Amino acid sequence: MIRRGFMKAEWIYIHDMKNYIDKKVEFRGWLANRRSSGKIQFLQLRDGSGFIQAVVELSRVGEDVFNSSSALKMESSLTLIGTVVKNERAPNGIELLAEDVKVVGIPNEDYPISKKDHGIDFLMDNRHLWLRSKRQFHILNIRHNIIKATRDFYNNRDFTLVDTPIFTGSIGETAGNLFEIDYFDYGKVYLTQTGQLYLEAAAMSLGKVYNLGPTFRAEKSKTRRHLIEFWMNEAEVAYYRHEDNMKLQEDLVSYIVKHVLENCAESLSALERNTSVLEKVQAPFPRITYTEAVKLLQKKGFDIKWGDDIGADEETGVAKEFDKPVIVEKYPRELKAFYMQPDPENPQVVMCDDMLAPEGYGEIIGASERIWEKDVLIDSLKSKKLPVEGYQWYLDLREYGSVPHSGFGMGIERVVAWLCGLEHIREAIPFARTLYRVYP
RNA sequence: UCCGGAUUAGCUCAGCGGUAGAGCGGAUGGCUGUUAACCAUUAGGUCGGGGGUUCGAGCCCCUCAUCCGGAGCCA
Repeated sequence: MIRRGFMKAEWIYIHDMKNYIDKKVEFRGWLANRRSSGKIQFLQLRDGSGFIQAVVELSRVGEDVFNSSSALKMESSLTLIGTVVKNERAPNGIELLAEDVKVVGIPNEDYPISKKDHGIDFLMDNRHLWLRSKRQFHILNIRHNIIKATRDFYNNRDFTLVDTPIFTGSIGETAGNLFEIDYFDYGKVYLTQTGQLYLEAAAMSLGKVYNLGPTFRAEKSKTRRHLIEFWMNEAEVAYYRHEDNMKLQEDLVSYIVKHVLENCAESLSALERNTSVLEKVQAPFPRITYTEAVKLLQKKGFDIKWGDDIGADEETGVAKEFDKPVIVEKYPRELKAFYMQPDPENPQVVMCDDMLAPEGYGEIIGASERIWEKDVLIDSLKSKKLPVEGYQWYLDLREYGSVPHSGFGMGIERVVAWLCGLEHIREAIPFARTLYRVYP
C-alpha cells in the first residue's frame, strides 16, 4: 500500500489546545506512554507545554497509520494530526482524536526509565532523561516561576540587576570552603560563594540592587538541604537598616508564594502539594530573637545553651512552632560573619536574621545589616583574625561616602524544595551538583 | 570527616546455610475507552570485587569498592 502524504493542520501546543475544541491541529512532541487494545491505541503524549492523550482508532485512521503508530516505543518522537475533543474519560478532560501519525524518531534501545519505581542513584545517572517525566516537568515549571517572580519583585520596586562575578579573589568569608581555580599567571582564584561584597559596592552606586546567579561551596555537605552548586538571589540596599531589611524579605517571599499559587496551580496539584499551608504565607512573618529561640528550644528539651549555633534539628524545632516562615534575629556575634553590624543596644549580638521555612525546610534566607563605619569594620576583621590588607577595596566603600546598608541572600533551590514539597533538594535544580556527582 | 544502611535479572525488590524468585520493562499473541490498562506465552543471572569459615555460602566472618541516608557547615 502506498503511504499517502501527511495531512496538514496548524501546529498547536498542548497548553493551548483547550482553545481548539473540535478543531483539527498538529501535535509535535514525544510519546511518554501508551496503552493499546487491539484496534484502539491510547498514546500519552507530551510536547514541552503539557501532557495529553491521543486516541488512535483503526477504523478511523486505516491500517497504514495504525501500524506506524503501533511501532512507536516509549520516548519515540512523532507528529500527529488530530481533532481536539472533549472527553470525560481523558486524563485532562480533552484528548486528540488522531487522523494521521508521522514518526520522527524511534529509539533502538529500550527507554531506561520505566513506569515503576526507580532508585535515586539510577534516576540521577539518567537525570538527562528523568527531566522528561511529569513530576520533574512540574518542578522545573515551579522553579521557573519562582525565579520569574523574584525578578519581577525587584524590577517592580526599581531595583537594578547587578551581575556579580563568578571568579573572585580570596575576599569573602572563610577560605576553607572555596573552590580553587588556576587563573593564568595571576595564580589562584576562587569560585564565588557570595556576591554580597560586590553588591555592597554596587549599592553605593545604584542604591537598590540585586543579583541572581550560581554560587559554589566546597563543603562536604551530604544532606537533603545542600548542593555544591546552587543558585542564590541576593539584594543590597543603601540606607536600609535591619528593620527595613526584614520587611523586604517578608515582602519578597510573600510575593513569590502568591505568584506561584496563582500561576502554578496545575503543577502544585500534580505534585500533590498541600497549598493550604502556602496560602498562609503572607507578610508580616513571626519574629523571634536568637535568645528567645534558645529559651524556646530549652523548654522543648533541646540540649542547647546561649552561644551555641542552631543546628538542623533545632531549626525544625523552632519552625514547627509557626505556620508561616519565621524570622530569627540577632545572633551572637561569634557565630556570624565579620561584616555584620553589632546591635547598639547589645554589642554581644549582631543585626542579622535568618528566615526559616515551615515544615522543616530550613533556612531559606540569611541576612544582615552591614558594618558601615571603617574603624568598626577593621576591628571586626581583626577579631575574626582575617587579613585586613586583603580587604582594601571593601574598606574603600567605608572610606568614600559610607552609609548604613543591609542585604540578604535567598537560596533558590531551598525555596523550590519548600514550595514543591520535595524531600530532597537535588530535584529542585535541573542538574544537581552534589558531593561526588557531576554526571550528567 | 564521623555515624548508620545498602549492593541479587535492564529497573524495583523478595530470598529461612541445602537446585536463583516476583513485579515492572523487553519479545510474541489477544482485546475499540485505556488511566502505572489488562490477559496468556517467553527470553533474561559469574547474587559488587577479593579472601575466609563450612560437606555445602546470595545468606556467616574479614577486607576493599561504590551508592544511599543522617550530622557538622551553610542558602
